[in-house]
Amino acid sequence: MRKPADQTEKANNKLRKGLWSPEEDDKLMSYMVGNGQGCWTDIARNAGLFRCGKSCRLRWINYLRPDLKRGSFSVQEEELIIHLHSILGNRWSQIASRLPGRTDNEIKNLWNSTIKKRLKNNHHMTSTTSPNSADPSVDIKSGEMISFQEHQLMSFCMDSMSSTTTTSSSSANYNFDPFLPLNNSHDITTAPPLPNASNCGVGDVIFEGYGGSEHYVMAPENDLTVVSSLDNNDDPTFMFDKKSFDDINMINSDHPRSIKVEDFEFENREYLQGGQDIIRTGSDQLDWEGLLENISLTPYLDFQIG
DNA sequence: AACCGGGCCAACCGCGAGTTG
DNA sequence: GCAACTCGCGGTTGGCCCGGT
Repeated sequence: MRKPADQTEKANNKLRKGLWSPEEDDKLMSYMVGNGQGCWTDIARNAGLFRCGKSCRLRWINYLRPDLKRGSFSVQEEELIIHLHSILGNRWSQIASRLPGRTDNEIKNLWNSTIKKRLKNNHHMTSTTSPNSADPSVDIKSGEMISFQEHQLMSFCMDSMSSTTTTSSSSANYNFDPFLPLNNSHDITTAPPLPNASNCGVGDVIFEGYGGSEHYVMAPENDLTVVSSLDNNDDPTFMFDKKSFDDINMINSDHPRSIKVEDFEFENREYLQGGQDIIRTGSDQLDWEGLLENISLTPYLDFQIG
């Protein structure tokens, strides 16, 4: 905690810093309830607070907001954070928007203090204890198998720790389903076969899901073309058609290197129920905000704000 | 009981983007 | 077009808490 703000500063008409007093909280809260949001500089002044608008905004968002959820994170929330972080990187506000009642600061703190270290430890253990480290589909953690997906998730998380973006690692010849709900029941025996590395050069894009997969290779012009369809799903209850993807492309229409999809279908509902296939395009990066806004594929946690 | 170190978390800082005059 | 201002975001800091020694 920071030192409480110096009371003498108020007399000196200086802006206060440091911890908020209950009186300040009351002032801000009652002002916000009565007047709603506006210019934070005005709010700070009109509420009689000797704080900068920025400080007021932060206090409101991270502490006073009535829809905040209190208490520690549930396992479900933590899993979702890991999940979303693997997709979005350090875009805490984006992640927070998917966890009702949680703030970006809260999530960021959780990640930096807890999850990151946990993943790091797991990664270290798996990299040092696995006799089959050459085979990413098989991993041993404390004497037990971990799922194929979990392995990839950890690796992916480790990647994203050093980068705020989800740009492609050229060494990755396969991708996991980032939106697929974490579920340890996934067994490596049910995971699809890894694509032949010889088919996948740098910049390759692979859409892949459990129970069915199609491979797409990113052409030098960043066009997306179907290379092969390994197998078909028995229950093609959901079609992800060209238009859907064109909608996504529209989001990126001003992006000079946006993805272009000529024609393809998804035939596996699990792709999209579980979530969105990751799309990696060499140095390209999708407009994830737009993507997430336009397709509600990411699982939301539906909390009761208590 | 005192000390120490790591974890936790509130809050600050700096920067970029957007808006306004 | 430009400067000033505001907002929002991610990174970082630093003080309290708590368990271990």
